[in-house]
Amino acid sequence: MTDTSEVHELLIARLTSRAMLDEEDQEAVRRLSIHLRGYRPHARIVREGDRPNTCGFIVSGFACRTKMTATGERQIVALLMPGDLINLQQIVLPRADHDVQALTSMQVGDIASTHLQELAQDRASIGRALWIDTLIEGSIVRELLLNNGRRDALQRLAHQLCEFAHRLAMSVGPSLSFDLPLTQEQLGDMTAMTGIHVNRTLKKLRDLGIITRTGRTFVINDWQALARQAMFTPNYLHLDAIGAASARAAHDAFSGFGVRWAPGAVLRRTVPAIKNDQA
Amino acid sequence: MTDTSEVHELLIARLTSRAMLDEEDQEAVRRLSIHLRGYRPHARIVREGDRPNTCGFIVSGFACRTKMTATGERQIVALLMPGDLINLQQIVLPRADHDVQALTSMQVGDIASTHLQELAQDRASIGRALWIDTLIEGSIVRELLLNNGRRDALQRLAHQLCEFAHRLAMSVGPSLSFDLPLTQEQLGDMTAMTGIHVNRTLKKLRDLGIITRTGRTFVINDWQALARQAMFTPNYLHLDAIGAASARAAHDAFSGFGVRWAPGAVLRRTVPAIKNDQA
DNA sequence: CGCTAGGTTGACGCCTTTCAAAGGACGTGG
DNA sequence: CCACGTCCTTTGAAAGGCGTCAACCTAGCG
Repeated sequence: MTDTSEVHELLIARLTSRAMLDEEDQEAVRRLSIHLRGYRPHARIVREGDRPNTCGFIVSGFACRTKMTATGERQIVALLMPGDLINLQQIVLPRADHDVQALTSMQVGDIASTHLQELAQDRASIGRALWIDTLIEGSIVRELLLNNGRRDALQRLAHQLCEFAHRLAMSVGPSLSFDLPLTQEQLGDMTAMTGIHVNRTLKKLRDLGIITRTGRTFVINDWQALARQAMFTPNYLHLDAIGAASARAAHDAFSGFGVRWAPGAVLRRTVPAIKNDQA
Repeated sequence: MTDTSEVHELLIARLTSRAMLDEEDQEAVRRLSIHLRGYRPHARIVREGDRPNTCGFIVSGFACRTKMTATGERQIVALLMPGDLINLQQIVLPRADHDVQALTSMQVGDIASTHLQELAQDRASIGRALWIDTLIEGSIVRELLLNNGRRDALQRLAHQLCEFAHRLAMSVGPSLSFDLPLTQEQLGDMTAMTGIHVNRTLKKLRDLGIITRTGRTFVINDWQALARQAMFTPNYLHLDAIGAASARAAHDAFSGFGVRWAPGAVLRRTVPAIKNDQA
């Protein structure tokens, strides 16, 4: 097996960004046996119904979680990037309930589920870090549900771009220029619209001068305008929950890119549909 | 404080439906201090940004998790029913990232987060049960994302009704007749449509003879037809992961209500947008 | 017995999809 | 080095599902 010491450090960095790990915890992680594996674009890493006995940790490249209706309509329910854990939930759940597919060439570190499970149980901080990681991913899915259900095409795309920039800031470093590893059709599968409409909507963002795009490289010309369009607030990413200051610093960079829109400024419904009585 | 022994048994029943608990585990649960609390309809049990130090367990009544955009558009991201844990995630995450609101009158058992956390850590089976519970809820959210994003109004509502019947089967017992504790507008907030369109779509289901409705009481006249409309498969509910046979039996009842549609029968796209190469 | 929340229905309009076709970008093979 | 295929992007025109606006009805309740 190849040397995976760098992979171990990446994993430790990820875990410490979720919860504080002491020296002993980190040593325990280093003792994990990690098997490096490569995937090509479009490879199915996990298939619905699978019972994998390893848990994948993304070293490089991008993947997505997808679900399909019986008629073949696809929905991307999560985007996975370097540092993300692919099928942590199979530590306790027997079967995968969705597919995971590579979007780009990838390097994935496979860890035996049993080992990870023992580690999580023996070392409370590590278990806590994994737990937090799961919960934050859950929060991101709920935000996607809100985004797709209650915002129009322009806002949806703008919101996804904001989220993408924020999450990339954690794994790669903050930047207003990045490669989006999704085709327009896949972006549509994520935002619940057709690829064609994604195209038209991106053009609108371009015409507004908010973004520039050459191929799959996006440049955010006006972060403030983009965040305003999306009415983006990163609360749901739980940045304040993060143990290590490093990750938080990456996010704070975006505040520097421009003052955010004033949260709560506009409220269309005066009376909430679900009212606000006290218990 | 009132006697909560029944509440303890409800909680134990829930946990054993997620993972096997031995006698010692169950005794440990019984030693938990649970404080019963009542809520009226529309009460906000958790508010986004809150830092609650207790975890709520629903004894009776219904609630929902909601998120809102800055313009006041609401999305219900989860429906909570008796047996569900309200804010388990605040055991490890400091802040709530969404609201929880009572839909009906409710009785909620409050458990100190620290106690629950210690219990989960000291007794592996209980931690496992809680973990599984979280993951199944996550799976349900992903299915809702697929449902809202990739199915039309009729399918969406049919699918929600199927899911509702299945989940009620676990907590209350299987039945083709039940009360839906949601107004049509709230049903719309869940399925990402307007209340008005929910009304029209329910009428269509009624005209098709699939359901009958008097007030908020639904009767499924033809389970098979409803499941076919929705193309419903309950895999995502992870019934096979459930430790206790009792819960599974409740679900099997639905098979008796009629043969399900043949899964995978219809496939519109011959070539998946994300192709199927091997690694 | 009036008030309020919720259900029902119609007309109209728009955002998004569908259908269709053509134009790049890139790799492969001749 | 160019032809050619594949995948992706781009754009137009037409159709349709769902939202919006508006009115009326019903039931429960103080």
